[in-house]
Amino acid sequence: MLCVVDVPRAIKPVDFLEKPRPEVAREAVERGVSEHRCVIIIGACEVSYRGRASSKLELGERVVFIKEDGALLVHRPSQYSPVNWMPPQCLYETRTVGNSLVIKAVRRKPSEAIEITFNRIHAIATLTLTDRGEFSLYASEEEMGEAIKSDPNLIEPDLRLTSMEKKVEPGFIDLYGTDKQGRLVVIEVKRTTAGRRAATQLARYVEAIKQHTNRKVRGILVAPNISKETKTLLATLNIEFKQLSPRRCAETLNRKRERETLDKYARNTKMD
Amino acid sequence: MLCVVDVPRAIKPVDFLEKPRPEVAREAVERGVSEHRCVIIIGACEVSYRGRASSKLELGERVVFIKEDGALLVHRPSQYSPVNWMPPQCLYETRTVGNSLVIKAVRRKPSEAIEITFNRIHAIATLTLTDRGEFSLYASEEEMGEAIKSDPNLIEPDLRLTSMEKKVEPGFIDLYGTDKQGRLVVIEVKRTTAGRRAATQLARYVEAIKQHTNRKVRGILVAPNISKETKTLLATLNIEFKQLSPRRCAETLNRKRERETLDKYARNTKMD
DNA sequence: GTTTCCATTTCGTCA
DNA sequence: TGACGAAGTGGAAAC
Repeated sequence: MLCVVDVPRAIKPVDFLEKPRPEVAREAVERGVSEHRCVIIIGACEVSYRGRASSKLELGERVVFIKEDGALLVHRPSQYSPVNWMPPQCLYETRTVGNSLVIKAVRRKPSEAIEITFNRIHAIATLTLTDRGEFSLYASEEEMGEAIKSDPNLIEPDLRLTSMEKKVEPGFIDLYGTDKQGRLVVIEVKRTTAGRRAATQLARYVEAIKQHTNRKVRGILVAPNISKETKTLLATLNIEFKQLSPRRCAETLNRKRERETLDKYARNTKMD
Repeated sequence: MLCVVDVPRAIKPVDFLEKPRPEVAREAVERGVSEHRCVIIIGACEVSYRGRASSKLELGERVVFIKEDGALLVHRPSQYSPVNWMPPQCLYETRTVGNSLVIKAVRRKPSEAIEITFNRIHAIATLTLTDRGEFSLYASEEEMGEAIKSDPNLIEPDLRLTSMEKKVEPGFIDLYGTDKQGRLVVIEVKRTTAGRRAATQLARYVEAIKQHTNRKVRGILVAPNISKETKTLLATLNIEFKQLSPRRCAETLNRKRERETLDKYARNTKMD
């Protein structure tokens, strides 16, 4: 029987070299890259790039960051953007020329190459980073519902929503309203790609509403996108689809909150 | 008499802290930021952002890079783009909570804020970088001159240039030649928007040439573009403007170099 | 794969 | 300072 134990890793998370000689630096970079570790080089360098464009960066002190996947960033001491870079999956080649370390990275399709020449290296850090953390951007499903309620134009013009907030099924936020032509509108929101489940759920709900009214009832499925099969299903069920991303909703909410803050401030100053 | 000596700077280019305790780390970040130095923090952190959008990044090991101007980057071990960031000019606030270091950065207009919580810090590097190197995308001023010499059609048809390369003023490359109608042509090249200086400089040069010849002399200012006031000045000085971008020049040079490489290859294979 | 469109776009230039 | 457009745009989704 195989026994798996949690062995502490032999490699330190951060290996730091201060003022390494060129050959030592070269070896550190070469090893770091081949072992798919992150390598950060701090020093004075020149950079030339040739590929989708051409560029030349004169001598200066910068931070060069090579990532596990081969992505490369050359950062100056200021500004958000790297002055030079290479996308992930590029190939590396290092050499020393006199007292300098030369790092060359190339990529095919599109063909491009960068060459960085360090004539002085302050430090090199080689990192072993473990990052499995999930990154979630923008709004939750609930926040999407809030955003639509606060600005129904996200769905269509002249739509008026009544805040009912009744949940038909856990995890789905439903909105009711009336459109420009006075038809009832039932909306179901999904934060990710809408699947069959969401479509049939909404269809059942539309049918239920129709039992209690003589007015026309529209069903609108709102989601950042939709699978092809669900799309055909929607056509069969006579339900509409409205594309809307959590990001867009978050923007709307943020604007709304900003307005509210401003209003509050205005009221407060007025009261003084 | 004042005596200037080359004093080694008191601040080391790289200050490195390995596994600093939270309070030590906090102080290092606080000082680095207030002294407008670059600060790189390597460790395990969570990140939340609220502003133009909202986001949440779960625990994981990352590199956080704060630049001299306050720009902040949170980089995961892979990918080109930072997972979170803040633009330059944002304000910082640090604190320790239990064994964690919290870094908060805020900005107005648009209102946004990021909060990074490190529950483990592998290392902090504080950097003092000097970077005055010029970055030129596409062709340099000199290369623009080369491109024009190799293909005068970039300026106008039937222009013939004699390679004189005499510099009138540092940073300006001048080209001389003869146009279709036998007039002398004096060209001044600027890599960026042409200003008043370039115009008057060229005008003086044209006048100087006129002293030594009976032929008509044209002055052409070559630049990617020109300010409105400089344009009116050019009219007064009777100098022409030819729009030409470093990009176009770089493309011309690249094609030329490609041709040369192909020719060389053709010759070599022929000799085999 | 290629194309299209969005972005916490960033970054410059100009009015 | 705000508006407009380009970018070695990058990145995701659609086709």
